[in-house]
Amino acid sequence: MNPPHVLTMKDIARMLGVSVATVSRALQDSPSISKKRREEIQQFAREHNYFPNVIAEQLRNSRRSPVKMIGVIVPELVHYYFSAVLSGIEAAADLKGYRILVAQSKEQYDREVKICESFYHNKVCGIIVSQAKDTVQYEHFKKLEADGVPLVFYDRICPVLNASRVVVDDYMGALKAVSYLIERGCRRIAYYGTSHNMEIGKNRFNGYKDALYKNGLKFDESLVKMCDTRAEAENITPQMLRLENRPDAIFAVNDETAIGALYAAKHMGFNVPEDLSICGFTNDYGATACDPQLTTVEQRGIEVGREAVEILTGLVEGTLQRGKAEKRIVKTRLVVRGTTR
Amino acid sequence: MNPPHVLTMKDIARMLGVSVATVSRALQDSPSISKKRREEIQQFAREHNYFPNVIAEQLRNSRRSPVKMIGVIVPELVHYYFSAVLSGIEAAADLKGYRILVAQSKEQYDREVKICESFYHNKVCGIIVSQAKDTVQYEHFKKLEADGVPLVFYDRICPVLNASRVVVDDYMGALKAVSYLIERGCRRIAYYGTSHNMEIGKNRFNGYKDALYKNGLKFDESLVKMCDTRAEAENITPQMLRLENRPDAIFAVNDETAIGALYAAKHMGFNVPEDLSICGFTNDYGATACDPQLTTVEQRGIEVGREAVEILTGLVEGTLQRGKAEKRIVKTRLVVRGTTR
DNA sequence: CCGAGTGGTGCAAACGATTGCACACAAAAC
DNA sequence: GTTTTGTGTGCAATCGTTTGCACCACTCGG
Repeated sequence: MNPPHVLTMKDIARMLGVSVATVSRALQDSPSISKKRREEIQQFAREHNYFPNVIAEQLRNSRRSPVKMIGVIVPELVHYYFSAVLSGIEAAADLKGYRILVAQSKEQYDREVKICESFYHNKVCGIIVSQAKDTVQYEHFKKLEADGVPLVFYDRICPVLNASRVVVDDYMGALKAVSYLIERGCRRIAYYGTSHNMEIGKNRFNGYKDALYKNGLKFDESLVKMCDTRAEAENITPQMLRLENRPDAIFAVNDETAIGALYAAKHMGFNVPEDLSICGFTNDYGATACDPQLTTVEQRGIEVGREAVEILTGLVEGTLQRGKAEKRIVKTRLVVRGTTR
Repeated sequence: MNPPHVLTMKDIARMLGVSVATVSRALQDSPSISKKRREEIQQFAREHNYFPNVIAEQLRNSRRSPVKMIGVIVPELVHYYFSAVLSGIEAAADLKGYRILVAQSKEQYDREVKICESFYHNKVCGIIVSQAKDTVQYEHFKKLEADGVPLVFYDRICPVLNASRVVVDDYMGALKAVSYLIERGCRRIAYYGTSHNMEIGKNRFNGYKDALYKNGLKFDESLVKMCDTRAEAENITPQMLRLENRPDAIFAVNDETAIGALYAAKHMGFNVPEDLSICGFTNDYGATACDPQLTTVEQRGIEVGREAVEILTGLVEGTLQRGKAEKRIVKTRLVVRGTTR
C-alpha cells in the first residue's frame, strides 16, 4: 500500500557500478564524463524511465534556480472574467513549463495575506495577483518583493506599489464605446460605474467623460451613478428612466450591470435598443445569453493572463529587470450586438 | 538582488549555542528537551519568525507524510460549472491546509496524460479530475493509482476504473425536472442530450424516460436529439418546432443548450412559456441572464468540489481506505423560473 | 625513464530538516 | 564509593540531488 520505490540516481549508480556523481554528470551531458559512459547511463535512465526528484532538485538549487511554480491569486473563481484570465495564465504557464498554484481571496484582505504567506512558504517563483476589493494595506506585497518574490498585478492594481502589471485599456475602451453610442445618435448617456479608488473605475469614467467632451456633449452629473451589480442596476434604472430628461443610453462598467439595466428597462416597457441603448464592459457569457444580446467592450482576459505570465517568467528568468516595473496594456475591442441601435 | 537568506534551524542552533537536533526537537515540543531550553528556543524562533523549509521537510518525509498539495484537472476553466467546482475544491482544500495545483486538459487526451505525469513529478498527494471528452484510454490513471497517488473523479467519470468519485444525482435531477413539466401540463417533451458513453448522458436520459413512463406518457424517439451546445440547439429547434406533432416542452442537458432552444423558439414567434416550456440543467450564469429566466436543475458545483476534497483528504490521511472506491452523490434541486408555465 | 599534462571518476559536502542511538553527567540506590 | 537509573544533548545518517576538488591512470615530451 506504500508508494512504491521510485528509481533514483543511486539505484542507477549501483546497477551500473559507477558513482552517483558520474550518473548526475552523465545525465547533464557533461563532457567531463567519457562519451561511452554518458550514453550508456543516459540510455539506461531512459529505458527505466528515470525522472529526477523535483523536491531534491529544488532543495539543492533553491538559491540558484527557483522552482517553476507560479502562485495565482484570484478574488473569486466563479466569475467570468477572472476565470478567463486564469485560463490564459494556465495556458501560458503550461507552455513555458510552469505549474500554477491557485487560491481565491474571496475579496478578503486577511485571506489575501495568508495566501501570500502560504505561497511564499511553498516556494513559488513568483505571484500573479488581482487584489481583493477591501485591501488597503500593502505590507504583505512589499514583504514578498523584499524577499525576492516577483509580483505581477492584473486587473486590480495596487495603487501605491510601483509593481509590474497588466491591465486592459479601460480608458480607450470606454471612450470607444461611448463614442460609438454618440455616433449612433445617443445624446444623453448615463454612466453606471464603480468607486474611483480603483484604477479601473477612474479610467473608464475618464474615457466616458472625454468621449462626451470630444463630441461636444455636456457632462451631466445626474446621469452618473455608483452602480456595479445587477441588483443595483435593477434598483436604480427605473428612477433613471423616470427622470423627465431621461437618458437615451446607458454605459455600464460591467456586463452584469448592463444586463440589470436592460431588464429593468424592458420591464418598464421600453424597447431596447429603439428607446434606449445599452453598452456593457467585459463581454462575458451573459452578454450573449441576454435578449437582445449585449453590445459591450471585450476585455480579453485570456490575453491579460498570457501577458502576466510573460512578465513574470521574464522577471524570474532574468530577461526582465527586477528593479523596474513592467507595465503592459491589453487593447480592448468594441463588440456591437443588439442593445445599441 | 539574490533572495535573502531565510532563517534555518542551523542558524538558530548556532546563535543559541545548541545543536540542530535540539532545535528540531524543541520546536516539536519534544519532552526529551528540558523545558527551559524548549521555551527559550521556541521563543527565539517565534521572535525571528522562523518557518520550516517545506522543501526540506518534503524531501525527508516524502515516504511517510506526503506533501499537502492536490492536483486538479479541469477540462476547461472558462466554464461556469467547472469554475464552480474548482471554487469548491479551493475553499475546502484551503480549510484543510492543502494547496491546489490547477491545470486544464482543454478536452485533449494527450494533455491530460502530460498533466498527470507533471502532477506526479511535482509530488502532489492526490489528484481530483474530470476527464477530457476524448479520453478513452485510462493507462495514465491506472499508473497513478499503482504509484500510490489517490484519484477522485467528478462530473465526468472514468467508466472502467472503479475509482472514487463524486457526481450529482443526474437521474433524479432529470426525473424531477421532467415530472415537473408534466405536472404543469406538458405532454410532448423533447430531450436534448449528449452521447450515452458518458455516465451523465445516460443517467439524465434515463431520468427523462422514467419520468415519462411513471406518468403514463409514451416515449417518442423523434423527440430525442443529440444536441448539447447552443449552436446545435439553434439549428435543431426550428426543425423540431415545425413537426406537425411538435413538442410542448424541451428538456436540455445543459443551460447553454436550453438557451439556444429558447431563442430559436422566440425567433420563430413562439411564446415561452405559454407555447413552449423549456428546462435546462446546471443553473449557470446564463440561466438568469436570459429572458425569460430559465427553469433549470441546479447542479451545485461548489458542493461537488467540497465532497471531492473530503474524499481525497480522507484517502491521503488514511481515514478512508484506499482499496475501496468512495462514491458520493450530490443532490440536485429544481429551480423554477420563467421558461416553464 | 621520469615529470608534467590531461581525461575520467569518485569522495564528500551541501541544501534543511528528522530521528535512532550513544554518551555525558547528574542524582538516587545499595 | 560504586552501580544503577534517568535526564538532557549531540552525533551522524538519511532523503535525492549537484558540484568543487582530489586522485588515479594514462600519454607524451624531453
